[in-house]
Amino acid sequence: MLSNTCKYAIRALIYLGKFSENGEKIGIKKIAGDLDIPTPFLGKILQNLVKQKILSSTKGPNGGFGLGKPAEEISLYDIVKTIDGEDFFKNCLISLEPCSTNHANGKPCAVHGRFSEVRNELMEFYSQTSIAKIIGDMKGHEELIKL
Amino acid sequence: MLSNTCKYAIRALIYLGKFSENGEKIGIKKIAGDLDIPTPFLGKILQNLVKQKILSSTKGPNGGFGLGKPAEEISLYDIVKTIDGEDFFKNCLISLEPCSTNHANGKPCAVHGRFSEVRNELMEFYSQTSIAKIIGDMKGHEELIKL
DNA sequence: CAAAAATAATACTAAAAAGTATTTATTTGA
DNA sequence: TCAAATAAATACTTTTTAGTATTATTTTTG
Repeated sequence: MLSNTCKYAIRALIYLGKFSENGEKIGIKKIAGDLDIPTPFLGKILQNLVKQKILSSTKGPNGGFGLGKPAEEISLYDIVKTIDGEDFFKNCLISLEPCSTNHANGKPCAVHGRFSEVRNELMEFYSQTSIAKIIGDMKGHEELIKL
Repeated sequence: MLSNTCKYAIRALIYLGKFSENGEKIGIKKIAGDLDIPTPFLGKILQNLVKQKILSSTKGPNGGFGLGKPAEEISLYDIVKTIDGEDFFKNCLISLEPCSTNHANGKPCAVHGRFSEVRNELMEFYSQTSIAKIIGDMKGHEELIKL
């Protein structure tokens, strides 16, 4: 499962993709208030995303946060990789150590084969799902969908 | 991702399914040593599984742990549910609160629809994969597979 | 029946994740 | 140019997860 930090990040990115039109910034208090996330905690998270160029930010009056690149180019995979690390996708299901696919370097675990199909679908889901697609899904059902 | 506790539990169950023939018990020191898990920590975990009747145990000399039911009847789903809780499967991907499927009671989140397919496959995987099947997969490749 | 071998139970410590508080730096606009 | 508004940085606290240590209980066997 995703960490709280990561969930907050994804929701903030969807929010920004949806409400920050052409480069205009939204202040962290508004974002945190609307999404019901502790403000300073969200601050820390977004600062991290700014460093990774996924977000951009400006200080001072009328400052705030906005997407750092087109919403089409931000996938859930990018976000999870940045926050929870690539291990989230690569870790072995039942062991603390990584699990190799082939027997040459290291052994796979006992469920490696069975799990790999689902893992591939997961990877597919995370890398194919962009902020833009998510926002597209919401079009027309805004008030029916939880943010 | 599964908790360490849960990973340890799964590996111990595979181990017991594989090495404890017809009801004979294996001591916790041997299990923990072979699987490289801290002994007292594994003890706590296995005691929990005994309470849930997934394992059985006997004290005293020649005592130890063994499966509490046929390996065919123990699925990964059962184990994860017992250790990490059913929330592991039901939780919303991007929110801390649960996420309803229909709009009648509560709103689904913005990725609910897209994620539900993968989630179903995950559920399928966890509930269809039994300890018996995993052991079956290992047959003939024991020394090539990590436990 | 006593001693030894094992699990069971309980209480404690350490590390990581989540969250809070405070201070600093930057930008804008009056 | 100064004050206000904002993000950035840093340090701290709380909660949860992971792991350790100790003691009690049960069972077998000499």
